[in-house]
Amino acid sequence: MTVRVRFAPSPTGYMHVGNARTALFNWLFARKQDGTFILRIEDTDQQRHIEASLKVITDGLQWLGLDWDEGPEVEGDYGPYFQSQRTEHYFTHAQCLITEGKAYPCTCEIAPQTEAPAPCECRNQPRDESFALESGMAVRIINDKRREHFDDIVQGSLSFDTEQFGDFILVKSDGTPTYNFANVVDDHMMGVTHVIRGDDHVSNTPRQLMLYRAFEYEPPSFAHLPQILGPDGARLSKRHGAAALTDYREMGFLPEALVNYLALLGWAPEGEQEFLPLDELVKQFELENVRKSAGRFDFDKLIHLNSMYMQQLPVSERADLAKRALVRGGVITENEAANPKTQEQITAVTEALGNRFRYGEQFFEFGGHFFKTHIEIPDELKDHFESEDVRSALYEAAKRFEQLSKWNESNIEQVIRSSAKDQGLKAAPVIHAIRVALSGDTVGPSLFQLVLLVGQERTVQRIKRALNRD
RNA sequence: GGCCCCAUGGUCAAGUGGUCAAGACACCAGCCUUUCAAGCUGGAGACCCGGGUUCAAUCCCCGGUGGGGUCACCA
Repeated sequence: MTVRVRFAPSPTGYMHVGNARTALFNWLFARKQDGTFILRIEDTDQQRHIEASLKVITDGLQWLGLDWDEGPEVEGDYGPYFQSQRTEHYFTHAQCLITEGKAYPCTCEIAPQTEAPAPCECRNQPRDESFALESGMAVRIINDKRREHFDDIVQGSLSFDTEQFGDFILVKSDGTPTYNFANVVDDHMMGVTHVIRGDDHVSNTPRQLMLYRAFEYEPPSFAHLPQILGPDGARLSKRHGAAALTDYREMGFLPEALVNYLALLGWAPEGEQEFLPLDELVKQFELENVRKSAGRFDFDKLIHLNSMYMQQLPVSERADLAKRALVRGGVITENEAANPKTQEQITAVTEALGNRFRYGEQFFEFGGHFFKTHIEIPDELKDHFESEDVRSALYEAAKRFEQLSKWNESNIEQVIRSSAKDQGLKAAPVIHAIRVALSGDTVGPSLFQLVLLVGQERTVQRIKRALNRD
């Protein structure tokens, strides 16, 4: 039997990274098993902004490089792939359970939030084959109170008492199916063989098992993935370290790196190599090797992986990331970004930065000052300009820079070294001072490159300003 | 609170009834260097607690503690 899995998000308008990882694991499993990856939209409830919300999902998957074999846009033989378009199926399934005496229509008011909705009078009304479900009637299961047991691929053997669920609702009185009901109907009709989802669904599983039993359907295998927690152990959210997939995109992370990182969170390869691009993940992925316990999101490790992927990228693509960060951070405008001279400058700085530039947003840290008209020198760095010798050397260097006819790295180096030497100084203190004067920072690329990129005019100007300022 | 689940360094994460308990990120030191990063070398750092079972438990069993999930006419 060929494997069929599905990713079934509800269109809420954003995609949580936890959901992204669920999609990833489904996808990896499907590709590894040479199976089918289905995208199904669970939109029984929210009808608003469905189109925009759908786009968030499809864009997210595409960005990560996860293609789906069946679902919106590609279609397939088991459609439609929107639950909102499958109401007839839910209806007939509900009808069928009622006539078989496994469920019943109910018009009672059930007090919200009562535990285990208790059976009501409606349960005992006889229905024959001619019974027709009407609107205004909710449908509830006849819970025969048993123990449901299943072997979860990652969580192991699990067992529940079904009494706690009561005669839970299958179809709401407005005619829409509840999550558990729609899920079972769809998963069965779509031939889903493995349900891989977040472990917040484990307690839904026994309810679904009850339904499979009622329908006399063979249930699929289940694999419940552990949660992703924020860096502090709290639930991953905006406040606790960026929850939305788009946040990571905007921070300038590469999808390849995020995918690699996410795969490593909750799963480990057999070998020691952790740099695993998508195709390598497909080869190595095993559901059986997924951990049971939740893991915390570690930004440092993501950044590290991102840096590794960055280093494989041509400068042009890294420069592009840099450009987006600059625009997003308001350092330059869209218009300026489109200017070929600016582009050139960004590329040159990107190149000079080399592997210091580890993810998009970090470009500010090391590269921002190249694009600002004024730079601030923090007070704690001003002691670089205290020594009279250094001041003289800087002054001299500025003068020589001004007169330099050819602005290239070796001339720049020569100016700096000779200015220092003429003052009886080693090059280092002068170099450090110039770095601070030009960038307001003590770290960055090779100083001679830095000077080169800052440019003749601005270099002279910034050195003079630094000397006057304190 | 009921039900279900989980527990190896700061984080991710291998692993075993007898091991010097892998590896990665982060951290610290040295080398390199004009700084930083990278690279190389070295270092510190873990089996939640208490009972059993056993010649021997990080590993098996029970209890505790801690953490998480879930308890809807949401998905």
